[in-house]
Amino acid sequence: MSKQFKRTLITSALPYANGPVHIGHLAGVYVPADIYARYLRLKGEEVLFIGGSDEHGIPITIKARNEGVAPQDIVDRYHTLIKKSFEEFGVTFDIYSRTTSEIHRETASGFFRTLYDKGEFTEQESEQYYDEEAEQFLADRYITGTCPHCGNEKAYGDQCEQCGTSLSPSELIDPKSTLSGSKPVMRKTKHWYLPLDKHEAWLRQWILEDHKEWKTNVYGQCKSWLDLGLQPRAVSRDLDWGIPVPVEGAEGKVLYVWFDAPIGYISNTKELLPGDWEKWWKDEETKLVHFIGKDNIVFHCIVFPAMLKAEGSFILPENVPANEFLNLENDKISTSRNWAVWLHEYLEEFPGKQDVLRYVLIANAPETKDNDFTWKDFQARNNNELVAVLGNFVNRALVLTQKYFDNKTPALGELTEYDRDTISEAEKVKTAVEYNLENYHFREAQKEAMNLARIGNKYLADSEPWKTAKTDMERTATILNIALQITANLAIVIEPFLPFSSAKIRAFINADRLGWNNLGSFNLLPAGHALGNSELLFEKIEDDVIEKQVQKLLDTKKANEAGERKAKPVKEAIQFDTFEKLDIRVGTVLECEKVPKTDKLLRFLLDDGLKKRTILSGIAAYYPDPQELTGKQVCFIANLEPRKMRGLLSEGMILSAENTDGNLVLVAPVKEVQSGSQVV
RNA sequence: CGCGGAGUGGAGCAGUUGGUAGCUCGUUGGGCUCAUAACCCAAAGGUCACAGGUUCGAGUCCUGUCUCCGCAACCA
Repeated sequence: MSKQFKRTLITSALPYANGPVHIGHLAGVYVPADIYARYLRLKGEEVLFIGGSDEHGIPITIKARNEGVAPQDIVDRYHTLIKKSFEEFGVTFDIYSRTTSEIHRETASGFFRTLYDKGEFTEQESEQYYDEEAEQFLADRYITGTCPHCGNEKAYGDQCEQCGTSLSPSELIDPKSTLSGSKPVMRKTKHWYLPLDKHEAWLRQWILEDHKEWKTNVYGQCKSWLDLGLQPRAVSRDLDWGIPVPVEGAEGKVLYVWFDAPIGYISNTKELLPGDWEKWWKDEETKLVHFIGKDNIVFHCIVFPAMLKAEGSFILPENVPANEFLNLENDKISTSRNWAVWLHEYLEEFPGKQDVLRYVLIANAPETKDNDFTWKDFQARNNNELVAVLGNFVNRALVLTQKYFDNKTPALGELTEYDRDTISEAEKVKTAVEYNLENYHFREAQKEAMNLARIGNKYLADSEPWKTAKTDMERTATILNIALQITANLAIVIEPFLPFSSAKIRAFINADRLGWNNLGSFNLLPAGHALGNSELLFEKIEDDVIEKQVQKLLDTKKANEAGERKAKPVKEAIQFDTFEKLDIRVGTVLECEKVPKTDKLLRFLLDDGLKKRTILSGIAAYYPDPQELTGKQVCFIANLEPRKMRGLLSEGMILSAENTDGNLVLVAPVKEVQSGSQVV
């Protein structure tokens, strides 16, 4: 921790190029990383800040197929959009490239080959579905078939979207390839695995002993993984979108996206500095810091370090300051439900207000737990903090100078004790901000920076230059000189957080950009220095603007619900004898209780007319008091093959009606009948 | 007893190696008027989830319990 480094390499998680970026991305990863990078640069340190789009993987191929375009079209579209959003928000990547670049292809391929040649992989054969017409292996998502659980004929190989069950392709009844429509066959395929278990010993030492200073969420997650025991992980996939596995006999196989993506950090560095990249990745005096979200902890703390170590010549990350997630108005941010504030939309609706969003997201950053973004909070922080504290102070200092000193910096006279106290308070800000930034406490650091504006407001209120102006211009000059020096200091201290506003202040006071080391100095503006034109730094955000945003979200919610409330389309017609195969009966509930340690399962004991029968049903959420069901009659499928769940055998399926709002209601006969009566 | 995170004044959060609680916003009262009705001062408001334990002393360490969030499991 106390280790001294010569330079810092900052990486931020590569956003996946199948959609635009939203406030969650910004709050969790990119603004913190940008603040850190800007801060170090201002200090004059050697810094490199790497970003880029992650453009391989199955979801992109699926999206492309759905839209009838090539995967490259999808990634081109989102790469451009994402890159532009970052630029507009002032995220100062030294390079923002992409994993479909030629140099990345070479780098990732070479990396794999090095590990392969060193014998760092193991090989394993397994059976997988293969489409003989399309001549390729099928990813889980490329296979559809009938769900063995709910009978949905359009279940995917990894999940049935109707009943939500996770599946494996071999479970599907009557599987079909979505590529050709043909019936896939099982075929042997070979894959390479990174044996993480072999790396466990040094990983334990490195993380659990040598990096106790990592954030608790990061450390805890790693510890949990290590304690469970690491398993080998496949590094290749049968797919045609990605980087080919550079090994003889590996036709049609590509690097698995998690293996490919982090190498993007390296290739992007290479792309930027073809002759000089190695010192950033292979010199012990480089401090490597990965900024990520909590979903990426295991890859950046365990998998990627294992890859780097296996390769042999790379350094390992010094810290991985992962953040938790940001919610939006009490709900999880969701791309598919359109529950998000998209950066490109924000920029259209709040032009020129990048800093406001940056400020709010950091003030409320999910550093220790999931946090919530609300528009009301956004408005309050803008109006009560940015406008009232920061903008207002700067405006006061400038307006007073215009009024009394012709917009020129007045000369500093004799200092009172109170002046000195104020100056020393202001000097402390530097240390506080530095301490917090160096420990990745961005929220606290920003608050400390804002504190300088508070000091300024207090100073003006206490020294009352508008009163002294009536009697003592020399004193007034001193006061305003100090106020202007504080303003100049503000331009420096807020630059990492609010770069656009920092630039505005510099224009107001007609000053050049100053390095971090000038922070705390009180002769930044010499006497007689002419100031520039000023305007308001921030403006109030009125209620109607906020209401509009809230309404937009409510509309989204309504639209989502409306979509879900439509009755589902009727399934494909079946023959009468298919129906006849079902044996639906009425049973009487003898006992009903929640299965311990499950969220959804109720255990029913039914009198089915012949015997007692146990059936499990996932409806616990809709019947909080299951005992009430005792004595009620329900319908169930009597001849469904029994299935084990959570160690209990379920003999059949109890019928429920799914309301269009998603609620499940048990189906029962209108009048009581004999237990075991058949439904015909 | 699956794993991890979190439970601190109305809201959002700090509390580093243990020494009886801080910050921002909000509320109330007062002051000021240079300023975007902004600013400054003051006050009210917390049994630091709960119960034990270690200690001269615990929000801070240990044990147990409860609640919330995420993951995993699970929805025939």
